[in-house]
Formats: sequence, structure tokens, C-alpha cells
Amino acid sequence: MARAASTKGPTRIQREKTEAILEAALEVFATYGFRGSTLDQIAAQSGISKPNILYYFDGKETIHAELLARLLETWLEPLEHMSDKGDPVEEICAYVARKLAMSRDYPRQSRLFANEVLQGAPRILDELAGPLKALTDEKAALIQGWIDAGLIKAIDPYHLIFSIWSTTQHYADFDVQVRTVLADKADDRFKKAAAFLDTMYRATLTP
Amino acid sequence: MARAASTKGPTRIQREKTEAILEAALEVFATYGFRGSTLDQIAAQSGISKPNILYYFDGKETIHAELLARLLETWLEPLEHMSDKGDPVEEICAYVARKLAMSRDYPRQSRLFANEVLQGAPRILDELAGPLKALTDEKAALIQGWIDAGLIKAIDPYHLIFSIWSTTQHYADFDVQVRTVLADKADDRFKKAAAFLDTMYRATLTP
DNA sequence: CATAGTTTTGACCATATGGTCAGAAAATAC
DNA sequence: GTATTTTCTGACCATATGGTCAAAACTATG
Repeated sequence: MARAASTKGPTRIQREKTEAILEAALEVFATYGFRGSTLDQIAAQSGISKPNILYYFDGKETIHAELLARLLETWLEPLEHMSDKGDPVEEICAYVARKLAMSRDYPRQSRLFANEVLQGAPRILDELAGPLKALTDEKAALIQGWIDAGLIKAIDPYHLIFSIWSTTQHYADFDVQVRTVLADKADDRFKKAAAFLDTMYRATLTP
Repeated sequence: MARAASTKGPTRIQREKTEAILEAALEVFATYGFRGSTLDQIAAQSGISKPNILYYFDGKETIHAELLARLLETWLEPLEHMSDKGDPVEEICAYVARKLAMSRDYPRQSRLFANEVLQGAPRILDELAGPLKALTDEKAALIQGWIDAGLIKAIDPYHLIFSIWSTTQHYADFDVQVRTVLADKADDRFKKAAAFLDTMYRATLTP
């Protein structure tokens, strides 16, 4: 059996294979969603046979759950960084830039999340209602504090955060559309997007 | 056989059943995407037996194609309305409002589209590269004209349009997340969103 | 109501899919 | 090298799924 000895950690092979499986599964689940993905696709993508995949993971569900768990660890991080130390406008714009960079560097994670939420977030709702809501409430309160202090314009903090999530994730989730519409101008889309979003949020926030 | 007499139009039953099937299919495809949806789900949702569904449509693919075709007819309409007749800021803000209203009134269509694009737009890429790109190019040029005339601030027209698409569709595609984060404050989310977006785009555009 | 045309269904099929298992192959321990 | 443990695979299974078909049920029309 895999899922290894509690005394000694996982073997090298266990680490390598589970990583390879998760890497392939991310590719597949991010593209087709949970129901639309098959173990055979993950097997083909990873070059690991289906029974061997099931030697390392209890089943399709377990692989997906592991990916979501890892995702959420890093997903909230950029927002956590937003603090009351710096200038409010700079803090928010830096958050926008970090979030956009994540869409550029981890588009599959973004799509995995998008697929899950689009389908009603059946396996992640608790995380949304728990950690995500808690963090959002906290940061919304921080933004409200800035507004009350007259440091930024009066806008709804929650919808500001929603707009940041949507505009930045759009470049990962709708990448095909963005590239198709931009056609030959698509190469520097992330640079242009960064510039546009910076301009927009400065205009929106600067009192 | 259904798919009816070319002389006489479709019968009442044909119209009712095809509509019922498409209505149910929209519900299912919007939630699970093409690959994740099954004819049995559509059958259960519509109360029409699977063989009977296949009497009206050639197959799963055909139903999906019909939905996408109908979707695109109406999807581009709000943007088409944006004209050079009125004040630029008002024209763009009106477009934002119309697009947000579509997320509120037709969330399933938005999710159907999102699922399709998320999965690489395999059955809709031509429409993106054709009509959608053409319309976007046209309206981007219109916006650029306003910029050149000094009527709005200098921003990238394409990324402005992307931001409008993403912020408005977010309220349909990520509805679960929005409602979860807002919790008891979720009821007037569309009103609040409209106000926020209006404020943001006025700040972004007004010279 | 009888007939022709339309609509619906139960039974069925081929393939896909998630998953199991006994044993082979490979790695590790001694 | 041999014994032991870990890793891997081919063959297999039960169920799900897209789709077919002949015949039954229904509807409209003369």
C-alpha cells in the first residue's frame, strides 16, 4: 500500500509519482471540470497507468480534493498581504498586480477554481463560507477604515474586491477569448492589462 | 421524424418539446459544462424521456450547439447598442448597466458561455474569432475615437472592454461565491454592484 | 370512426468510465 | 545474493452513457 509509513516519510518514488499525478490532474480538471474529467485522461497526461494512479490515490474524488486543498493554501495569500502599513492606494494596486501575476503564472489553478465555483462549488463551499469569507470581511473592514479616514474615495469595499477578483482572473479563465480578440496584439496582454488595471483602480480610489 | 415539414412550420408539440428540452439543457450544460452533462440529466430535468429527446435532436452535441447559437445572437447585443450618438461616459456606463442586468436576468446563459470558454471554447472559437472579434474591434475603435477627441481619459479600449465583461459576468458566473461572501448582505448585490461599477467607470473615464 | 401521420416508449446495444485484484516486476533491506 | 517490501500492470467488473429501433400510443384529418 502507498499512503505511507507514518514513521518514515514518503519514499522518493511516492513523492515523484503523486506530484506527477497531481500535475496531470490539474491540467485535466482545470480544463474539463470534475465531472467532465476522466481517470483515463489523467493517466494519459501523466504517463501513469490508471491502476497505478489508484494505488496512490483513493479515487478521482480524492485527487480533486487534494488539488483544491493545495489551491486554497496559496489562493488567499495575495489578499492576506494587503496591510494597513502602506499607502492605501498603493496597497490595493499592489494587490491587483499580485493577483494579475497569479493569473499569468498559475492559470490552471485559476481555471480549476473557476470550474468549481461555476458548478456551484459543491466541494469547496465550506472553504468559501469559512476562510474566504473571514479574510474578505477582514480586508473589507480595512478598506472601510481607509474610506472613513478619507484616504480613498467612498466605494463599496466588497464590490471593489469582487471587481479585482474578476478583472484579474479573467485573464486566466477567459484566456482563449482574450487572445482571440486581441489576435496579433495578444503577446503583451499581461503588460497592457497591468497598466490598464493600475490606471483604473488609481482613478477609482484616489480621493 | 421530427424536424419538420418545410412547407408547414413545426407543430405546436414540436415547438413546446424542443423549447422544454433546450430549457432543461441550458440548466444542465450551464452547471456542468458539455462533457460533464448527460442526456439522462436533461431527460430528468425536462421530464422528457431520453429516446424522445433524441427524436427532437440529433444528439447531445446538437442540443449544445443550438444553445450556443441562440446565446450568441443575444450575447453581443448590449455591446452593439453602444453608439457614437450620446455622451461617451454615459454610453459606456449604460453598456455596463445593460451587461450587469444580463448577468442578473440570464445567469445560466452567462455560465454556459463561461463553461465553454473555460474549456478552451472548442465549439465556439469561430464565433469568437469572427463576430465577437469584429464587434470588439469596431467598438474599441469607437472608444479610441473618443479618447483622441479628448472626451474620455486615455485608457486601453480592449482592456476596458475586458474589464466590463469580467466585472459584470462575475455576478452570474461566481454567484455562489458572491452570495457566500456577502452572506446576509447578499440580497441587494445587484443594486450595490450597479452603483459600484457606475462609480468606478465614471472615475476611470471622466477626463 | 377510420386512417395516416406524429409522438412516445421500453428494450436494447456499444462504448466509456471508475474502480478492483491477483500476481508480476522492481526497488530496498539484510 | 536473497528476502522483503514497494511499485506496477493486465485482466476484469459493474455501472453510466450516448444512441438505436421496432412497435405502441397518440393526434389530426377526412
